Amino acid sequence: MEENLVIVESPAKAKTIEKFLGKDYLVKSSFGHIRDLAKKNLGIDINNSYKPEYIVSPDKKKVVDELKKLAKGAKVVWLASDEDREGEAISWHLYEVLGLKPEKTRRIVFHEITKDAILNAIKNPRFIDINLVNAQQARRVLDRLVGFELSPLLWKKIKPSLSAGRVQSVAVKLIVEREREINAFQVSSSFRVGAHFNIVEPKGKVSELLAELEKRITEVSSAKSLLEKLNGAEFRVADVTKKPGKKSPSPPFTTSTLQQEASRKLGFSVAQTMTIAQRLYEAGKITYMRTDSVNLSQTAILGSSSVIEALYGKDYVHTRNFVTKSKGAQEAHEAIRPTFMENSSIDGNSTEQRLYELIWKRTLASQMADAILEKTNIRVSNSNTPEIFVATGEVLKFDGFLKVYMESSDDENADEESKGLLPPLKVGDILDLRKMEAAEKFSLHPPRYTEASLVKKMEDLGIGRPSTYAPTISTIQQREYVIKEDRDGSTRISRIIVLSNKTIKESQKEENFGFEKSKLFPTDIGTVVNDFLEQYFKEILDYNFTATVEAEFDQIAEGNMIWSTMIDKFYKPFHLKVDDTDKTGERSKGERVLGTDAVSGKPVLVKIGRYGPVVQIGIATDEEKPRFASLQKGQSLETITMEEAMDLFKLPRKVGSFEDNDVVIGIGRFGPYVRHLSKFYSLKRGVDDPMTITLDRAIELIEGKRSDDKNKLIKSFAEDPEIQILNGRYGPYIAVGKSNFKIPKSKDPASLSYEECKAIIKAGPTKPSKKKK
DNA sequence: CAGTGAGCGAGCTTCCGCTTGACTT
Repeated sequence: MEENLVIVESPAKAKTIEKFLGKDYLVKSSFGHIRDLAKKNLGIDINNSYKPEYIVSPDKKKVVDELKKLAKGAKVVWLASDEDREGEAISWHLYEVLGLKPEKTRRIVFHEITKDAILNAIKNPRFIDINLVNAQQARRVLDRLVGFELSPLLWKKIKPSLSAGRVQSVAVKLIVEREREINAFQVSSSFRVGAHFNIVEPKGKVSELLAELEKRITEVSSAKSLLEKLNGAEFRVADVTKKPGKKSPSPPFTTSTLQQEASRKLGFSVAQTMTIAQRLYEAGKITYMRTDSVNLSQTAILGSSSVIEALYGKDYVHTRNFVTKSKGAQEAHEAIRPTFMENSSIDGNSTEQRLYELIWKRTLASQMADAILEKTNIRVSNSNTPEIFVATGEVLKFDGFLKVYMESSDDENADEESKGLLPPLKVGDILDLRKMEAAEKFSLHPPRYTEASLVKKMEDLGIGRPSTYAPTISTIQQREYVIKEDRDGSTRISRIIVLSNKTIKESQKEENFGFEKSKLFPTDIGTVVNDFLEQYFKEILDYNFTATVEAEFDQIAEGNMIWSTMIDKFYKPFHLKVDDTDKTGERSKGERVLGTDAVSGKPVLVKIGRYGPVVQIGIATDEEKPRFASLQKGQSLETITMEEAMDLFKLPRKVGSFEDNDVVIGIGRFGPYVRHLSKFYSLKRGVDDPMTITLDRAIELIEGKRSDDKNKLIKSFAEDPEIQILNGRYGPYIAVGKSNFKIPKSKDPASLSYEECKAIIKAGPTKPSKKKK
């Protein structure tokens, strides 16, 4: 029996620490929290100072039993959970549940998993900080009260199974408000005028200088008249300035910045990033992936600088200590970094390798020298007007950290002027105008959130924690408050005026805009829930609510406030409001009247119906049933027009008949379709319009699908008609009834024999072909 | 899997933060 039992939160951490501590220490993990508030009722005794009722979670029973046994036999139990509010509470729960005695219990903490840090922690034990534990209990109880009182209200007033909470409801609000800003956005346009000059350098090299008119012009007429005035003007370099500049590397990754960069650079969802990072962590490749700290251990800094020196030389080394500045950071861990800086790459699948390399580069770059730039500014005047054209250039004098890593920007519309080296010009040089172009540019609405940019925003507001960013993003999508999807853009006309060869020509260009890729959109139910909460519980949705209660949790942690008093102050008025809303609040359906149907004279309205958002003509009475039509993907209660609503009643429509059967066009769950003989054929996205499609085109789609289906069958067998080799979306596969089997890459699908197929079926795992919901 | 659109009303849903598997695709 070991003398010492050390308990940490994560099993991977336990494994590492055990190596540092040697044979007298047994290191075990609690796998996070071991107990939580009971789920039935509130799990809180409201009338008894909010006394929490804690229950060991069913999936933790085994761990707790084992720890109990080990603790009994140990001389000293070392509680080594993280040094933050939650970690302190975990230690306290362990202390309580394991029935530990104060004299044989030590509380230790460390912020980095290095031998020195651990040994130092063992030398400096303390006892559990009950104030910090109480701050956690207050946090836990508050979240339960908010979540478990608001959610049932939503079930009653909107629809069952909905949820609300301090964190998720604010995340939804951000999306809803952004969408409204976008809807209210007024597009404006202005003309940017660019002058292209031919430059012949002293050695005969020919290049071009692009200079832009300093101001923007709003009217076409003014743009045109400016070009007319400048026709034949003499252009002259009025000023050349050079300014030094520098760029510094970003700090190493935290959970939030890793999620953002993995999304921008690798296209990963936040959940995907966390799953991959977890695997890297468990394999000992990186440090802990749920952190809000940008701090690096001394070991990591030294490791980085020796790698940098070996790869790029001493000039590239510039070690730094970054300071965490995000709101509410608790800094129990290091930044996310490679365990061994000398490994620039690792074994593993391609996503693991790419994420690792991203982390390696970011960490390395954070300890590298600034990049040194020289910015050049050339101002060009002209003989006919006082207008000034400006060219800017940027030359990298020393690349520094840029050799390794450049952070990406969320702003996809950022001007990608490739600022390079400008030709050598001096004041007074006369320039030869090749062409001048005034192009109409449109203003851009605020960008929709991606999963990752929403995480960034939440972190900025201090809402949520590294361990909850990904789950929260999933929850609001699971509740269908928010949907992540692509949306088609549209086209608009941009006007262009060109001056070349002394003549001015006007033309137009069609440009695409508004295409969205993997963006978060509010659903109608999300919007209705948000508006309901905003109406009755404004203070909870306030962006500062978390910050305000966090300040009070800090007071509790400092011992300056009693936690139950803090909760009582919040709960009394909150609960009254819940009761009041329950009694007097109306059912919320997001109803909106669009107008009156010209044919029947009945009112036309939209609302959330039993199966989702609908348009309704007429009001239900005893004699009469209203007509209904579901809203389509991309339409919303808030923005649908009367005309669009009425169009929904035009489908499904018969366009004619084919092979003596009706051909019907409609819109279903998977988009617009042609129906013929109870079979469905999808319309081509972006090509066919269900309102205008002709019979001929519909027949073409039917026949196209029929021939595709014929090609789908690669081979069938006389021995067993159930078994078929088919061509699917992901390549050839074997189908047996409803189960599918993968064909090994080494085999040629077309030449598989019946016996070989049988073998594959026998070996392969049977998967049910589709999950039914 | 693509027609539905009510209220006799069982029993259930739900929060945030710590962790990792056991499950599918």
